[in-house]
Amino acid sequence: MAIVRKSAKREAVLSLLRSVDCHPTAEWLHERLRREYPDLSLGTVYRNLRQLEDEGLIMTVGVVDGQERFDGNISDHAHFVCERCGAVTDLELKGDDGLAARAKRELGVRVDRRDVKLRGICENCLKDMRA
Amino acid sequence: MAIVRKSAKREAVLSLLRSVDCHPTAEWLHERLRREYPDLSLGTVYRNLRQLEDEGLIMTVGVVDGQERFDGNISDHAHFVCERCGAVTDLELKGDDGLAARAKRELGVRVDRRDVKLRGICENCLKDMRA
DNA sequence: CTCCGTGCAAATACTTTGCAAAGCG
DNA sequence: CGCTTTGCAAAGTATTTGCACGGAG
Repeated sequence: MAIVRKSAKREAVLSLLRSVDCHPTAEWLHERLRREYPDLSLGTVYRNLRQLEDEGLIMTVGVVDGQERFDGNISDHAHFVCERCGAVTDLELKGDDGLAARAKRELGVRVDRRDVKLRGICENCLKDMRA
Repeated sequence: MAIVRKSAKREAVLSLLRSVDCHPTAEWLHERLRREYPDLSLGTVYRNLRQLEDEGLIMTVGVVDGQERFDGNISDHAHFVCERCGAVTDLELKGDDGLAARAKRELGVRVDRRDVKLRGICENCLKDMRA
């Protein structure tokens, strides 16, 4: 693996990602970080996100409405995704349901992580829909 | 919602999707269906997949390695995704872990479906990696 | 002085869409 | 006949990559 140097911009990506709970897209991070780094390019944000992900410092939530969403919280937790507005909310995941163990036993696979998402309509959108 | 007519090509997409367990991409379906429908276009496959999804007859597994994967089995089940070769395998999901109920209670959301994926290395890839 | 990090722009690659023709009912 | 479906090709869009230069160690 290539050596990783410290870089102000990469640290800024990581720290911003850790400080928000909105599970941003690369573009959102780019626009937000431009305030502090006006010359920051979108390509660099993408490169740094991939690198941080490879290092295991961040994770991706998956693609929502065509754009990948990132998460600075790498603990084992679930997500709720609103199908109307795209909002992503963390959800605690208590205990182990034994699914991974069963997969290993039944399929002979090695499980590295689980990814649990609930999809539906968030509180705000429910209100909007009634209005 | 627009009226939906019967169409041989759309039915072929649905029936092929239901008959395989490999969770194909649009491209895979297109190549496979070309045997029977040489003039079938990729655009039509995409359009029909979206429409079948809207009708609730199929579901998507999400994007794996940049391509969306589809599933003709719409029962509530989990997936194992191999991070090395991209293979997707069904996994039975027993019972309800109460997560949806908790999301409703804690977040005030409406949950329509859950999406559980395990990621890791499949049996074949584990063998390859040892060799 | 050696590599890594970055801006910029071009390239990729998947998916969607517009349009006119064809076809079902 | 009216409205859906389709082929074709073009457009769209998120993400990746090549390259040359600036910068950290």
